[in-house]
Amino acid sequence: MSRAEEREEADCVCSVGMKFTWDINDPKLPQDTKQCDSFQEWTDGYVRFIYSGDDKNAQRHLSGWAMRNTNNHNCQILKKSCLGVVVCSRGCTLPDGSRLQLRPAICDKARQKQQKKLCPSCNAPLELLPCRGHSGYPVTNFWRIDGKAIFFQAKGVHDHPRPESKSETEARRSTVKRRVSSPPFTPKRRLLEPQVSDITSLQFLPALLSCVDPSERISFIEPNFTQHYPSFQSPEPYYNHNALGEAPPTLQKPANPRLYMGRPSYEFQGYLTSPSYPMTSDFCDPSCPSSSSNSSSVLSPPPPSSPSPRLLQAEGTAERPPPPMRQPP
DNA sequence: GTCTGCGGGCGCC
DNA sequence: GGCGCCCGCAGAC
Repeated sequence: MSRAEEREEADCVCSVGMKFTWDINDPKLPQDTKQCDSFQEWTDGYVRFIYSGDDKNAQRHLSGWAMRNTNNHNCQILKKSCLGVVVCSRGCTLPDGSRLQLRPAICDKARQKQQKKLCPSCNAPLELLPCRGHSGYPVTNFWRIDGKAIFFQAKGVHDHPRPESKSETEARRSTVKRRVSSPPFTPKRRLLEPQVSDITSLQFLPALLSCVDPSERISFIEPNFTQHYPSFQSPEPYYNHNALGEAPPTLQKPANPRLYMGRPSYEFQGYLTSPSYPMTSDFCDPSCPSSSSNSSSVLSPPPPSSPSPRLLQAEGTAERPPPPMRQPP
């Protein structure tokens, strides 16, 4: 058995979807799925999941990544492609040492509007860092409802930092909206007495505050702050490729020689070591494939012995021509 | 205003 | 034909 096969077999233990051999395009999908995977918000790599048809998140085709609908001319399969992440074009560092990583707006108009804004930290223009994790193209997610199960398949490894999750974006929006619509209160008292129950969350406040306009920051600190931002209570590592996914097949056998070139203008290490996404040792536990309600158990950094494609790029081992450059809008 | 899903259409391979 | 992508539309929030 080859190493790739051994690894794939080991990975298969981690999710119900990976226990079966299927592809989203298969005419017939596995039917005898007694078990289902718990919903994974931050899927990454070439992974498959089978969710319960009752799973609300799966029904809504949710993802932590900013995924936009892509027409694949197949009404049976919903296809979504990753928009990447919005970062500061200057790559500045926020007061807490982290980097600005905003969630790109899904709507094209809203995204263009978003990109016209300036970095709240250094006033440099914001820049959309596109995803090119799937053979030079954006990572794609496929959703398909079949029987009582919802089949999910992801293709590609995100080659950019995680954006703010959807729930975080919505929470921030609602907070801002609430402040605008509600009567004024005593901002000084709020700032001085944040009343955050989990004091460890305070370390993320500078980064969060810098993501909003100064005029919006006052209301950002709330007593229920950690409820709005659960992921900040248990920060997950950004870099967790292939915790349970297959090894990207195109890495061993690139379909396109233009692929897998790192972005020279970005220092990945800065993202990898960002305090917002500290590395953990919370690897996938093969003994509990689908019982975990915490997605971070699946989204773990790869073991040191198996550097990910991105790390290989960062180490300069990828001697590949640059990916196809897309025309700016 | 924004998100989401859908579908037409185009270009590339 | 498959795929990626752009665009517009409609419904929902």
